[in-house]
Amino acid sequence: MEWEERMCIVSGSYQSMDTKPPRTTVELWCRSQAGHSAVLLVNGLRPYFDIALPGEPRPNEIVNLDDVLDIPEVVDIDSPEVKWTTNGEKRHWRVYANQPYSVRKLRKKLGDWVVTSADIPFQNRLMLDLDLGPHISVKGDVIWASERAPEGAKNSTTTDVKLAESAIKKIGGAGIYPVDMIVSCELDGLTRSEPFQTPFVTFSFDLETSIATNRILCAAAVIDRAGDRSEHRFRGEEREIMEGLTSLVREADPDFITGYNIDNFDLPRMDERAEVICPRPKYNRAPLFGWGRVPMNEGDSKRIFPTRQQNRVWRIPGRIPMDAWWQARQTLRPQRESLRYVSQLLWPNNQEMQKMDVDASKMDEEWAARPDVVMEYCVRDTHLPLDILGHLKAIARKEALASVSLTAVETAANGTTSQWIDSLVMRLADKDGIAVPMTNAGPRKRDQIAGGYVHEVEPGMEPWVVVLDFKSMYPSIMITNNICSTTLVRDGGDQDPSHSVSPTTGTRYKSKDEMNGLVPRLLEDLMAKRDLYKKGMADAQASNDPVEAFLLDQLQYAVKILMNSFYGVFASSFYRFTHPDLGASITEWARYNIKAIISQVEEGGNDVIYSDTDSIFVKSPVHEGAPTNKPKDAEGAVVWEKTREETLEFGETLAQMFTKEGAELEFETALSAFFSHGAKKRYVGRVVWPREEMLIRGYEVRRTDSFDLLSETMTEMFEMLLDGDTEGAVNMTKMAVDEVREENVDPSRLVISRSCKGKWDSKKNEWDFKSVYANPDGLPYVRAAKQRIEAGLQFTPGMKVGYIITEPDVGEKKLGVSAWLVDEIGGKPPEYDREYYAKRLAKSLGRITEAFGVDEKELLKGARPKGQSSIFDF
DNA sequence: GCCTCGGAAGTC
DNA sequence: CTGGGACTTCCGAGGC
Repeated sequence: MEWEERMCIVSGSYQSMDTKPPRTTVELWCRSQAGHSAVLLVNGLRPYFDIALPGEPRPNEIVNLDDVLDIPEVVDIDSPEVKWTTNGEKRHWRVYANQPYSVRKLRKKLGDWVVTSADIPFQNRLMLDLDLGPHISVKGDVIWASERAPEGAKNSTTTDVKLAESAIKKIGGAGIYPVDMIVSCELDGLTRSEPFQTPFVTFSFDLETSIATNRILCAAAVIDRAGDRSEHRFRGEEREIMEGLTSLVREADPDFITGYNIDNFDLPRMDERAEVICPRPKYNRAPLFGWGRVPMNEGDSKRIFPTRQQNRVWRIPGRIPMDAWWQARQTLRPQRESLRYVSQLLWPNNQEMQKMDVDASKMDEEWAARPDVVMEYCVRDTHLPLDILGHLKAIARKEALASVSLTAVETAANGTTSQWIDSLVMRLADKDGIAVPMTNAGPRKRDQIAGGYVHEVEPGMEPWVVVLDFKSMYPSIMITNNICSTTLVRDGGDQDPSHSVSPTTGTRYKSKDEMNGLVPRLLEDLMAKRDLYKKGMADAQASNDPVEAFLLDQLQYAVKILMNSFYGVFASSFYRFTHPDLGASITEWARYNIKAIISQVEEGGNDVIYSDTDSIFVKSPVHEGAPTNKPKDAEGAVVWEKTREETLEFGETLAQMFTKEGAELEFETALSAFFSHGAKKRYVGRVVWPREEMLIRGYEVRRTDSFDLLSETMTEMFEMLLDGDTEGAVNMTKMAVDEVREENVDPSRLVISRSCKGKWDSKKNEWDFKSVYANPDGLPYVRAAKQRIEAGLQFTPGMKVGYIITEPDVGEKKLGVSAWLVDEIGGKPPEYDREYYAKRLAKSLGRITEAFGVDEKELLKGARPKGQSSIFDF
């Protein structure tokens, strides 16, 4: 049954058939634009890599390849093609291997040869060679169609399972995959298509487990099928619960698997319990935890189970695990990370979502006393991860990133920056005849690269300031100076005057005419693409097409993310197309450019008050006596508006003056007032253009290890300072000191939170902090983590742990620490150490007030003389 | 009580 | 298997 449809590649793998000749079938798990799931079994691609003679080019040497051909895993060798290498242009022979898994072995057997293009996963090879992105048009034959398959695909497709199975195995598939349809394709049946938004299916689940025995007490799952949700509850014998979850996964066939903290809790627990219930043989655990998108009866049991390499992300063949905790942490940077806290942060007005009616630290008792309540609590906690992913647009963003980097969605979601960049760089390298070296496996240590330039900042207030910054600074530098491993003039290279020479170390790069670098070309492309997407978004908004506008916004954002990843990969020591000089050159030029602009601005008679890497803050030359806050009277308002206009004009002028080809300086914001206490990376400003808001950088307000009272007081202080009310700011702060001293502060506003590492010691069956920290008990957050664990709550390495500082025990020098568990199990909050918090407030805020002569000690005195009670106390 | 140092976390 | 550097703050320990 011939079939044609647009699909999105979720992930890929391959199957080997050791026939004669050997065959390899690529499996692509897809979701179609119409919402069906499919496995494409693609035939026709053979595994290969390239080999060349070591050292300098020897174009005339006669090469005997018999030894290579004699290796049993080698199937064939092509006639040579000339490819560019760092040693010059050399002949490369394409060697075909019997199977992809032989390539590693062959690399070793080919000791003296230089082996290239030899560490590329076979499914990626397919995407590279056919120039596919995640969104493809598919033409093929439907071999198997399940109930949910589109009607058209079911016609004249066999319903005989045995018949279908043998047909699938014949073309290299593993059997009946748990998908809507199985499609057989040839290479010419796949072409790249325009990006679209795929109606993915997501499975969210949550386990409630016994603290005493680790046994699973109950579980819940919610399936989200393009917005339609269905709930599923599981209770009873542990085995039944796990079987229920597993058959639901296989029946609903989701692309994404989510939940809150599934990476570190639910998935490992499923794994562990499956082993307890069914120690051996491992394959018998498939009905319990066989979540892989592969046939249940698949002979090799490896693929059917979710797996995790040491401390890495989980892999579930054909599906994408996506932990809502991790997504929330990365995009929101919440001060605390419990599900309760995060949902409160996102939906402060929705009481239903935050209702906490179960004490998770006493799960066994709760389960015994009121299982129905626990069950509903569990169900709610499977909805929330879906709500969180939806709110963060996490899935749409991964899909957009996949579309821009031309990878499967799984690579965008769970891969590394180097994999995204590989996908683009290798396509271009293959097209241009550039050999693709292996990823560097060598030592990681290397001399550090000097970073960006940070300008000294004077303490105090500065009225009317414009902020300008370079648009995509590092990518622009790479483009303008043609920085690339293919253009780098290596030792002993000639000194052509056309070369681009880095300002301090004198690293040379070939001119664009001589060789247009791979990476600069890619970046140029991406920049143009981003502008196009941005324009398309504006057009879509204008023509009232929010769906298209959303897609284009995701795409332009993905391009930004991708472009910014380039520098990091090229400054690293492991990437295949890198050299230590590349990263150093980029920052060198950056420092040179920004310093040059600073001195030119200053020569022009204007003051540069601050600068960090790609931005400069310049004092606006407004007229004498210009107001720094918006006057209330009409006359004052006119003056204010005039000052603002002057400043905007100044910003525009500067931007134009210093923008040149390949280095666009953008006028970013105008401030009516700027304040810093004199430390780099710490400042606050009142933005008057393009929006009106307060801009705070670096200060405690922005830090997740601050506490609410400090953040709030500091924000209020900044508001007053920027209004010019220094006296009011000091008084307000002193009052805050009084309040904390008199114990009038809600302890939830004093929670300090820091992330804590740790290792699970499976021998001792306990958490180990000693191997991670030299003196774990000296660190408050480790002590808090221990209390948390003691209380029966979850702990996962790297999680943020909240705590309150309490008065130290008698004779104890160390700070008293009490873990903050109120979010999770309720109960009475601990009593805080009043002097500690008063001191910390005074210290942090005193650093700021010191800029106008009021120090920490002064703040610590408070507003009222000691002994006098609060105004609320009669 | 003051100072310095190292370890650690966080931000830009 | 794997982005980087500069800079700031906080805490605890140890010396005087």
